[in-house]
Amino acid sequence: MVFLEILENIRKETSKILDSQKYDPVSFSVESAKPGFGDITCNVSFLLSKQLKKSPQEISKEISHLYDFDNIPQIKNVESHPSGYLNFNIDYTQFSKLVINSSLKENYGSLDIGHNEKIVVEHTSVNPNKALHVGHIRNVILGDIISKILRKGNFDVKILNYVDDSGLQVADIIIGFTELGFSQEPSENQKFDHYCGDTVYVKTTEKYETDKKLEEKRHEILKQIEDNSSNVSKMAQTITRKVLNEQLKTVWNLGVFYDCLNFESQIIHSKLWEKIFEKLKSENQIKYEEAGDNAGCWVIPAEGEDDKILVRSNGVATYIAKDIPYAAWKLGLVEDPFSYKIHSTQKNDQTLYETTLDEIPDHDGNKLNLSGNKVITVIDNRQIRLQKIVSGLMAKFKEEGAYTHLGYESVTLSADTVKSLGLSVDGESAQMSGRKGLYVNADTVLETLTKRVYDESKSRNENLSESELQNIANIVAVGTIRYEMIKPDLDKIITFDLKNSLRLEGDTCSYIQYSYARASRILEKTETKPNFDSGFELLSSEYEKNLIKKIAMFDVQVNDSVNNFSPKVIAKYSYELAVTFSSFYEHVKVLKSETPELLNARLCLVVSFQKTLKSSLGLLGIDAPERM
RNA sequence: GGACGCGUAGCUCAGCUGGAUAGAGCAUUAGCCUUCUAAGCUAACGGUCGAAGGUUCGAAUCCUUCCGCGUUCACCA
Repeated sequence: MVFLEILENIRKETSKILDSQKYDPVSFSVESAKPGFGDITCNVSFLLSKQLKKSPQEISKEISHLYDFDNIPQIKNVESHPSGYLNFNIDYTQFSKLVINSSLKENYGSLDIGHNEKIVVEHTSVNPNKALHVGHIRNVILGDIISKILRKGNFDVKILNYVDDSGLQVADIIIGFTELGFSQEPSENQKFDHYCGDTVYVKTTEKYETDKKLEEKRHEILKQIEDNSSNVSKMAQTITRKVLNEQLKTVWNLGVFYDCLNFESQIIHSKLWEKIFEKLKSENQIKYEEAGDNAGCWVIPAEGEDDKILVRSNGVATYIAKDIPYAAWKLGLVEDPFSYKIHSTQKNDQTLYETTLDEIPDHDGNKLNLSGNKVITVIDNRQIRLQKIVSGLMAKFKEEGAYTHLGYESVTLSADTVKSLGLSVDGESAQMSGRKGLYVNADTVLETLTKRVYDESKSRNENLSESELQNIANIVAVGTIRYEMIKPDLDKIITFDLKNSLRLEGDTCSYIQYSYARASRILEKTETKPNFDSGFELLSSEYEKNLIKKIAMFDVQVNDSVNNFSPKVIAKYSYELAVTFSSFYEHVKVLKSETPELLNARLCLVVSFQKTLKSSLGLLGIDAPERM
């Protein structure tokens, strides 16, 4: 802890003063100030104003004389601003050394917020009948980044991917294969998930328009899929797993990995639903309707809204009856019916497990305990109603907030991008649709971007080898996708535009990565090995102090990000850190420093910046290139 | 129609757990490469924070109403 600790110390000192003056306690804030108002600011005098019947200005003037900074050597003084604020100024001779040395540590910015509590994050959960498109990518990246951030806050994070292998969407492609005669082998070297989504799924649902009998067949097929002794079910298993494997390749390319895969078909066969249904009944969380529209149904009473039917009058459970047992399982509310076996080794060498109902011999994997005290489910906001019901129910079995739905707005396509797909639109943008073939595949975006970055990099660096160029292209392309997906607020719709997404200037990932590469070049070109065992009072220009302060702010941002489940905070911080460095870079010529001491101090600062930016980008799953 | 969300510069957005002068990027304009990589830097231009009320010493931020846009509201999954 660096900055957070200083803020905390000022808070304590301020409280002490209020105490000694016998003032009633007020909940004041101590936070980083905006430029021109000192370094740290406190609003306590505004809050005391009423109590003391004095103007904030008077109060801040009085209080400002009472501070004792013996215990906070990083603070030089405090000023009472005419507006009423208390503005604290940093003593950089102390501060710089603390910040630069702290930033060298491996765990710089790590905070113990979670106390190693286990938390389950579920994300991705894409139907295994098609390839991932840009909309899914928002979910995948969001889930991945929130997991990394929670780990930084000392949570023990387990990551799950729920595979809905028994829905109607799966029935649709099965119909394509069995009724419409689509080959189970894609043509040429097309990826199987692309083939199923782009061709089989789109063509089959298109056919429903003219062939109503075919559409009726879906439910028949669905029933067979759910009966795991049927041939259709076996075929569905084969196909969905093949699609899933391709989907996994896509996310691995984006640097996303999981601990375990959960299959919906297994949830259904596990009898988890029956158990949780009894639990719901015995605890009076649901009620049986004797009369009215819902006569004969079990319903969940929802406040302010219509009751949600859980079990139909014919005794068959509705869709939500799959979500509830899964949620309960994730929270460890029911006995775990699953064993665990190895699904595959992921691209990062991490083992990926999958649930199974088969009896399997003992090994490390089948003892996995994947339930958590807290659960975060990443699903887009169109499911908010359903998720509210689930989290409401879970709150009754566990404490409030145990089950969190991390929602986000959808990704739409810009009119230009829709046109480039050969389709037409009415407005400025259009919702993606798998059935209509109205989407841009994730693989396509990554390929296009990689090519774009490769060309850019090649034109700038004639002497780089092919593999270096490929590496840069990959790092920047993945980073760009990640950054663009995480930068906007969760409740803002992202309108994806193929052309616009290729931007590499301004507030983009490549700008941030570029600042890192520039720092690398400084360190590469000097003979001096930075010696950190020295004072840093020579770093006295505004550019240097701004950079030090920005580096120091890392823990504040991590804190904010963890506590609010807000990944964009880290994205914004990474950008600001890069901006601050770029300005420093332009104005302070490190390698032309006047004295060896100054050179050393500046080199240390550059190293400190690099380490911090690397950790910050690391939380976003973005690599920092040495050259680009 | 009900519920939820969004509305800030020409465009895309930050700021929203109330505070000082509402910030970035893009676009436009003007400067800066005999260079620690110009994927950059320094400026200029650009705002009735959708509208009206309210709470407050103080509102882009909280509350109410209205307007515009979006999502959602099956004994489908």
